[in-house]
Amino acid sequence: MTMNDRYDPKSIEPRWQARWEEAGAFRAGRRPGAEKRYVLEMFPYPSGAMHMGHGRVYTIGDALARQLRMRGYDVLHPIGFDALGLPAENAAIKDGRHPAERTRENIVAFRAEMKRLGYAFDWDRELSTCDAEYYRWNQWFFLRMLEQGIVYRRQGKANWCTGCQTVIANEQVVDESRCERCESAVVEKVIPEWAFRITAFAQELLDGLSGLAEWPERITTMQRNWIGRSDGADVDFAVPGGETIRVFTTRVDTIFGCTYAVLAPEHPLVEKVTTPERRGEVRAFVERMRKTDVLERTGENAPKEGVFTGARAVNPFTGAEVPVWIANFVLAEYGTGAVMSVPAHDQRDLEFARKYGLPVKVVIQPAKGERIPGPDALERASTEDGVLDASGPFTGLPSAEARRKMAAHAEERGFGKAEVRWHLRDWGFSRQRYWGTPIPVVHCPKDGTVPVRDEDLPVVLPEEAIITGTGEPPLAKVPSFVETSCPKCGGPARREVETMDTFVDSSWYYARYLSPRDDRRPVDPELARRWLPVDVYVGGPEHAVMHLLYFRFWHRVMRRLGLVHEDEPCRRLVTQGIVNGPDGRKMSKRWGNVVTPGPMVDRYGADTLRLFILFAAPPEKDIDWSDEQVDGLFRFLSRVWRIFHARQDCFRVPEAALAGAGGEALELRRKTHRTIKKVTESFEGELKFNTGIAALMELVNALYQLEPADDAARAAVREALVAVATLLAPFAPHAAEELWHEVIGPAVRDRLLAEEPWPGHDPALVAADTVGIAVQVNGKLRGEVQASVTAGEAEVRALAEAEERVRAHLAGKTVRKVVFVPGRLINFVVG
RNA sequence: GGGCGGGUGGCGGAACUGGCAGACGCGCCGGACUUAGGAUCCGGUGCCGAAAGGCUUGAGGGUUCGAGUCCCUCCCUGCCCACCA
Repeated sequence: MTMNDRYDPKSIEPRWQARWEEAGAFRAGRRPGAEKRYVLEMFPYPSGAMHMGHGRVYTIGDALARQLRMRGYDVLHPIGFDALGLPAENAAIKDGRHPAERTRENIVAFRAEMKRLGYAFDWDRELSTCDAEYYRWNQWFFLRMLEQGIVYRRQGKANWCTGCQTVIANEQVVDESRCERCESAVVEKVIPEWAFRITAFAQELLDGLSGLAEWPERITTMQRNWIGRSDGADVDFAVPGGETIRVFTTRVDTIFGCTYAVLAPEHPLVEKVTTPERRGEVRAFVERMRKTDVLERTGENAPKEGVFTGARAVNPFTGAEVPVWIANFVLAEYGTGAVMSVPAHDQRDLEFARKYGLPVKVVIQPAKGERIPGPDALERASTEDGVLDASGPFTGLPSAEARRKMAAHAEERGFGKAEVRWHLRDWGFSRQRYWGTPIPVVHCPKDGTVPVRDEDLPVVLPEEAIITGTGEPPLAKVPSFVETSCPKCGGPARREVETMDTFVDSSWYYARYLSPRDDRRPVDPELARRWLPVDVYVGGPEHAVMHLLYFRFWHRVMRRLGLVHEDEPCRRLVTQGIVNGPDGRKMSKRWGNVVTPGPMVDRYGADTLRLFILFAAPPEKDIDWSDEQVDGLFRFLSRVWRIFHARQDCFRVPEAALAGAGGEALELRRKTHRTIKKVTESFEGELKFNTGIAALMELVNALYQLEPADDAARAAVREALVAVATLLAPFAPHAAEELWHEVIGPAVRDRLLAEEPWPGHDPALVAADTVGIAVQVNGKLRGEVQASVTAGEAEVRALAEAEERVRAHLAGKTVRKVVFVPGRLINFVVG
C-alpha cells in the first residue's frame, strides 16, 4: 500500500505505464461492436530530442483519445516516426555518422520520452518511414501514379536550395527566397525532375474545402488561397510578323481601357517583337532582370520598371494598336506571362503608366453614385466592378455580365476564350539527396526510363552511401546501387539516383497505421472502411499548405486506386499554438529559454506537465512556459492527493446513504454533477480543457470546505471524489489511476480507470432550484436577491424592493419601466 | 496591399444566443499551525476612496432598460499570403 500522504509521481507513474501496457489497454480494435474514433497527432520528425511543442500536441491528442475511450468508443490512437529527410542527412554530414544510425538513436530516445509522458498510444502499430517495409509503398504508389499519368518527368525551373544542395518544393521556399528547412538562399535552376500532377486535382481540392466544416477557417482559407483559382479570359493580341501575344485577364470587361501590353522579361516573344532600334535597351533590361534575385525583383516593394520593345499589338476588341513593354512586375510563371494593362482600373498598371507617361482611359463607371474623375485626375485605379463605359457594343453592361459576353464574343471570333488559372503548381518531388525513398525507375540506354517491376520492390537505400553534401547525388556514387539491368530488355542500365521529397512519406502514413505490417498492399480497404477518415487530427498550423494539402491530394489518389473510400482524409483538424519560453519569446538556444519535457517530468512528473500544458490556454493559443504555473499544477495534484487520503473513511459508507443528502451535502452533490457536465463539455466543440480543469479545481476546493459529519455527507464526498478521479483521468492519468485503485478501494482493483465509463451527470442536480437574481437600477447593479428559478416578476420585484440598498436608489424616483429576465436579473428604469 | 485572429486586473486566462465582468490558476497581503517554513490549512486581493460611492474590458462615437459581446470610426498587435493580371 502506498498510503503515504505525499504525492510522489515518480513512484506511481512508471507503475501505471507498465500496467496499461500489460493490459493492452490502448490497443485499437478491442471493441469491434463499438463505434470507432481515430485520433491522430502529426508524427514527429526525430531530428533531435523531444521538445515542448511535441509535448503539447501529444498531450492534447492524448486527452481526447483517453476521454473517447472512456466514452465507449473503439479508439485508434497510433504513433510513428517521420524519419527520412534532409535534417538527418545534414546532421550526418556534420558529425560524420550515418543518418540511419542517428535516426534510430533519436527514435529510441523519443519513444522513451513519450512512454514516460504516459501517452495512450497503440504501440503495436508504431512505424518508421525509414524502414523499407514502409517506403516500399511510396515506390509502389509512385509506379501506380506513373501508370495513371499523375507522376511525370519534366525539365523544370526548380527551386534549388544552396544549403541542402537539392531541389525543394515551391511550398518549402519561405520569405526572401530562403529554404524552409535550412534557411539558405534558394536560386532557380533548370534541371530534369519528377513531379506529381497535383494541379489536375486543383478543382477537387478546392471543392473539398467547403466540406471541411471542422477545420479551422484560417487553414481552409490558406489552402483556398494557395490553390488560387482565378476565373478570367485569354485574349490574343496580334503583333507584326504573324505572332500573337496571348494575355490572361480576370477583367476582360476593362479591355477597352487597355492602353499598353506588358510581357515578362523571360517571355519567348520578347526577342521576336523587339524592334532593331530598341534591341540594345531591351536586352540589357532582360539581362539585368535575370541577374536580380527573383524575390527582390518581383517583391511588392520593388519599384515598377520596364522598357518599351518598339512593338505594337492590336487589341482585338477595339482594333487599336497599343505599345508592347516588358516589365519586372509581370511574372513569367503565372497566366500566360503577358498582361494587358488597364491603368484606369488596375493600380500596378496605373503606377507604371504614370511613370512612363502612358495614356489612361476610364471604361468602368460605378453602378451608382459619382462618376470617376477624368483620367488625368485619377489618383488611384478604380478596381471595383461597375458599368461599362466607352466600350463599344458592350457599353452599359454591368461588369460581371460583360465578362461573360466578352469572353463568348472572343471565342466566337477565335481570338480568345474564358479561362481558369491556378496559383497551385505541380509538386516537384525529386531530391538529389540520400536519406529519402529511392525513386523506382532505371535509365536504360535502349528503352529510356523504365519503371522497376512491382515484384522487385523495395528498391532499398544502400547503407554504404557516402554523404558529403556536395557534387552529384550520393546514390550516384554507389556503383552497386546504380548498376543494374533493365527490367524491359535485361541489358545494363542505371538506376535513378534521386530520392523522394519527405512530404511523400507523411502524405499517407495515417492510412498505413491501419495495417502497418501488411506486405501485400499499402492500405487494407476493409480496414479503411472501418477506421477512416481520421476523426481528429492534431498538429501545428505551419503545415497548412504543405503537408495538409499533400495529404488531401494523396488521399484522392488512394481513392482512385480503390484503397480508401472517403473524399477527405480527416474530418476535424485541431491546430495547436506554440509553447514559448518563460520570457514570451520563441524557445531557442539563442535566447537560452528552452525548456524540454524530460527534465520537467523528472522534477514534477508527467501528470503535472500534462496539466500545465492543458491548463495554460485553449489548444490553439500560444502559451508561455511558466515555472510558477507549473508549481501551481503540482500543488493542485497534491491537494487532490491529500483530500483523497483525508476522506478515506467516506469510501466505507453504504451507497444508499447518498439519497439522504441535504444541506451542504446536497450542495456538494450539485457541484459534483455540474463539474461532470462542465468537464464533459470541455471535450466538445471548441476544446477548452483549461476551463474543464478549472472546474475540477473548484470541486476540489469545495471538498476542502466540507467536513462530512454523517453518512449522507460522506456518501456525497465519496461521489465527488470518484468524479474527480474519473474526470481527471484524461488529463493526469497516472494520479487518477493511482487514487482510483489505492484509495477508492478493492472493488475496482482489477479494473483500469482508463477503461472505465465516462460519468454522466444528473440533470436534476445540475439545475438549481434557487438562484441569485441581480437587481439593477438604471442598468447598474444595486443588489442581489435569492429566489426560486421559476419565480415570476411580481415575486422578484417585491423581494428586490425590500432590499435596503435598492430602496435607497429608488427613493424619490418614479419607476418608468421594469425589465425582468427570469432567473437572471431585474432592472428598474427610473427617472 | 489582401485574408484570418487578437487587445479584459500585477501575470496566464474566464464570461452560453446582449443580462451580476474578472471563474480557475499564478503572484501578492494577512492569519493559523510550527523550532523553522520556500510545506500545509484558512481568509483577502480590478482601480480610486476612510466610507458612502465612483470608475473599469485598446481609443472615440452609436444602438439598447442593459454592451467585453452588436454597429460605425480609429489605434496597436500576432500569423498567413503577397506585383497572381
